[in-house]
Amino acid sequence: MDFKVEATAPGTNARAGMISTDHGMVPTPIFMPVGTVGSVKGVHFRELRDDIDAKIILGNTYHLYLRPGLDILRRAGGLHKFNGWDRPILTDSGGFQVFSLSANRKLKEEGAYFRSHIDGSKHLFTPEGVVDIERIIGADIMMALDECPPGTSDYDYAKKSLGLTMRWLKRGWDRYKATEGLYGYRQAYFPIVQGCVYPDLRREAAKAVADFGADGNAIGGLAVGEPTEKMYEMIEVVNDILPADKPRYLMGVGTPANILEAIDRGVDMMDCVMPTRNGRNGMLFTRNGIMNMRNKKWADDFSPLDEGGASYVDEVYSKAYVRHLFVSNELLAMQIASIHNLAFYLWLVGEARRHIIAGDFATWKPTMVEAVTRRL
RNA sequence: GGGCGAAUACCAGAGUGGCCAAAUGGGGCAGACUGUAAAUCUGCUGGUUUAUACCUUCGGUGGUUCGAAUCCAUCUUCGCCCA
Repeated sequence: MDFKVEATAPGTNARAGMISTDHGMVPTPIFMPVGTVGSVKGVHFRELRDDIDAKIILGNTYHLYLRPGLDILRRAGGLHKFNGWDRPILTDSGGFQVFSLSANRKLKEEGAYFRSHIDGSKHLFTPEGVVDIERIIGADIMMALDECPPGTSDYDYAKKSLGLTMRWLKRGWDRYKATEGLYGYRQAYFPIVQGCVYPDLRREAAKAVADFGADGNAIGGLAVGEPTEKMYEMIEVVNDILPADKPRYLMGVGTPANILEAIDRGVDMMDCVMPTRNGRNGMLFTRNGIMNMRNKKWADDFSPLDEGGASYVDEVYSKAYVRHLFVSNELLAMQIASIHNLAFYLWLVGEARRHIIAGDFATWKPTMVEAVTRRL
């Protein structure tokens, strides 16, 4: 995998670049739709590729390992062959499940013991084992196994947790270096900076991560309960240290405003379930603000869903109709909302890229942040 | 014409003397959701309100009782059965 910075925006740390993988190019900054179990919920790949024009999507190691399982994935020839998505894929390691399934796991030096959320069975995720699984899945970018501690963790816990994550990183990296992809194309391995909201821990982690010289580096453990301002501060602290000639991936973030602020601070890649999950729950993000489509006020608003919006659904369907679909619990409502939100997110990062290259990102961003934060 | 049964909040439907402004479900109205255990979850849903407070409610009217959605009488409407 290669990365080239093409432009930087004066007065900010924002940059536009290009990632090239064996499954294609990814212009940055980029938003990556989440496809946990190998599907971006409610969205056909045809829509994802041709309408939304997603450049890269996520898969999840933990979920795919449990189902369909490694045997099926290997026999399919990897996830690309299995699900038919021929553009790049990034797999999360299961580190986030260490956080979100905290009731069902136990952390030990050797790895994370999980209880399957599907059938309760016991499993061990080690840093090495996760690399092996990600080799089988065949992701273009594989994430290291980390511990994602809650944003409210105290300093002592954060420090202890970071130690474990860094030891795991070394082990995962060694396995990565000692193995090769199974399907004839290259796979990158991204380390993850942790350290909660503590600048010295973040700095220490960023330095250690940078020393691996990986193809790209990630910032994890943010947007997990800490104040938003702390998140921005941590991004600044970390990006000050992470190498500028490698892509920086802010994991799991976020709202449209979060994304713009992260780009402003030198982040190149982001992912989040928000456009799809919140979309399924009736929330639409637009360049004019946020709409809750279940609200009564849309009942007789026959104007286009989002006039001039980035997706064909924005013109084809009216607000009143989409509200009706949500209130009626129709599957189509969730599909429309997911397509709209993802198209908007991709449009947003595309615009950011355009303004970075044009050189006026610094003035464009604040007005856009204000606009996308409004409640309609 | 006769007999039996039923009428409860937006709907359906519990409740059969005080712990009832009244269970539960649906519907309605809002909110939440950030590397997806989420087509999920939470709150409100008679009125005035800060309220563990007061007021008005359980088909209508009139009673019994310290106290009635609950008991009695009667009227109205609906359902079923017999002619």
